[in-house]
Amino acid sequence: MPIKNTDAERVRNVSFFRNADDATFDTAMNGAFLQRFPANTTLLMEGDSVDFLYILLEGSVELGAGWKSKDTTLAILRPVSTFILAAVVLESDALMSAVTLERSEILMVPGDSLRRGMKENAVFGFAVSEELAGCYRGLVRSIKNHKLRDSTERLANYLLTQRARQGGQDEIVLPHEKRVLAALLGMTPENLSRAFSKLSDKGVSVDGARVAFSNVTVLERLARPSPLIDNHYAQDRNTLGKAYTERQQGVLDQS
Amino acid sequence: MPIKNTDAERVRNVSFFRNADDATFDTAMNGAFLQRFPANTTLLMEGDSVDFLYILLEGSVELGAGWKSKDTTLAILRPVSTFILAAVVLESDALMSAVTLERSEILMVPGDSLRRGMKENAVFGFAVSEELAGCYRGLVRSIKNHKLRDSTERLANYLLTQRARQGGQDEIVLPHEKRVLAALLGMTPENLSRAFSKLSDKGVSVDGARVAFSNVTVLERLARPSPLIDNHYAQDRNTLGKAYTERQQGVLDQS
DNA sequence: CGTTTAGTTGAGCATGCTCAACGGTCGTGG
DNA sequence: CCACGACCGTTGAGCATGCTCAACTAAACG
Repeated sequence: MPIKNTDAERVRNVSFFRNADDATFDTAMNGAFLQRFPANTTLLMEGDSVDFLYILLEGSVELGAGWKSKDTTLAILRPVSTFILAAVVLESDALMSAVTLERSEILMVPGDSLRRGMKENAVFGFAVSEELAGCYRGLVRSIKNHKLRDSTERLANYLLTQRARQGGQDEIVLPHEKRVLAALLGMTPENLSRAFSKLSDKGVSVDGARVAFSNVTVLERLARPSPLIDNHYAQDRNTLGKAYTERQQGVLDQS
Repeated sequence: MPIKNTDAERVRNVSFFRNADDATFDTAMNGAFLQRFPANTTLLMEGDSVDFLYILLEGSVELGAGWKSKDTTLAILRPVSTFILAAVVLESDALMSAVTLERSEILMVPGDSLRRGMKENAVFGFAVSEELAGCYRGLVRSIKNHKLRDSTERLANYLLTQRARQGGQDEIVLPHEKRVLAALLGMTPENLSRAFSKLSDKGVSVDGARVAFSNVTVLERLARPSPLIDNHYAQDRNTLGKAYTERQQGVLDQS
């Protein structure tokens, strides 16, 4: 599928393409194409060689990994997010698998083109470095979240982050199925249920995908959100932390 | 302390400086200086603003993080490693604290200089991107290691990695105190002890810092090392995965 | 109207942590 | 030179967080 003008416009407004000049944009996007995938499509398996940078424009994608018959979710991505950028820069194999969770629309940019753009234009290359650095810091936040907090604390902070992002009202709508949310928070669906019940003490009530807060103060006392762990602007949109370097927070669209 | 020629030589042979031309090297290193720190010196606390890129030339450094009176180790670095590169690129605050474990020698490169070098020379900027991408992938490996393996499996794989790096003999010397090793592997010292005992079944015997293997095959059957998790060339030197992008494996010095 | 799937709840279990005690080693000071 | 103290490492007992397995409900879909 060729790239329509409207799509090109969307991509330009994204991430490291935003400030690129036209010539560099053309170089980096040379050979890029847009593709739609149904739900539950494997885009990439661990160990596959990576020829394209993926940019998720619609839908959602799970990044995961396995070993010895175990599997784990590393991130859930929502538009607009790039993924496997690091493998593209290093021309190496994927360390994570990528599977669509819903019907998704993905822009595929040839790795060669991206690397050429980076090597020809230092300003563009720097913007990619910023994106990579943002990904890195997102991973660090994710590790801290998992190593320093128990499952209830992770859920509480997730809810507060969602609340902030959905406008600070006293009711939010969970953007994922609960099973997906459980994977995102690093627990089983059973334990997510139990974590929600524990939070009923703190004024959290759940009805399907709707979550209401009757006492945010006491919830915050449990959650103790920290700017060194939680990224209230970009966290969930891309739990790997990718999506938008930290200085580009303001322009996020809604998850 | 000014930079001696011998030190400059060491730095040039490192990481993204290796292929930089002289002019770019001078730009990126402008204002850099070498500093020695005693053991247990805090170089950086979480939340501090980051003005320098740190390059560890001698000694060792622990990167950690805390929340609500809990603390955790994120990585142990050994020479030659850069750290907090991502924060430097984004001009943002540190997400991890850094503390010397031994007397250490560290090159401090002003962030301004590094960023200027990146923006003026695309090839240099690309090399920094490669370094960042290597860091990112190291973190991904680390997360997979922790989420997919239990503590005994992590130890078994650590031992096999050390063995490979120390020449494949049937005896190795642990490069860290056991308490440090425990932190590195994400467990308590008590559980490291127990993990070692569990591995005596698999032909692993310990005497102080010396570890001997009498049956590597059966140990490997338990450990199941994977190139998608373990980096037999760079892993321990820098558990955050940083240290040398994956294409620069061959030139690692010994840990 | 049956079947499937998401979610919840309970019981039991496992991995890993805390706390405490103990042994060995090393360095210091009497 | 020996005695003491500090610290590393080990071992045991008990506990907590989170997982597995199973049963059950409710809603969605044919």
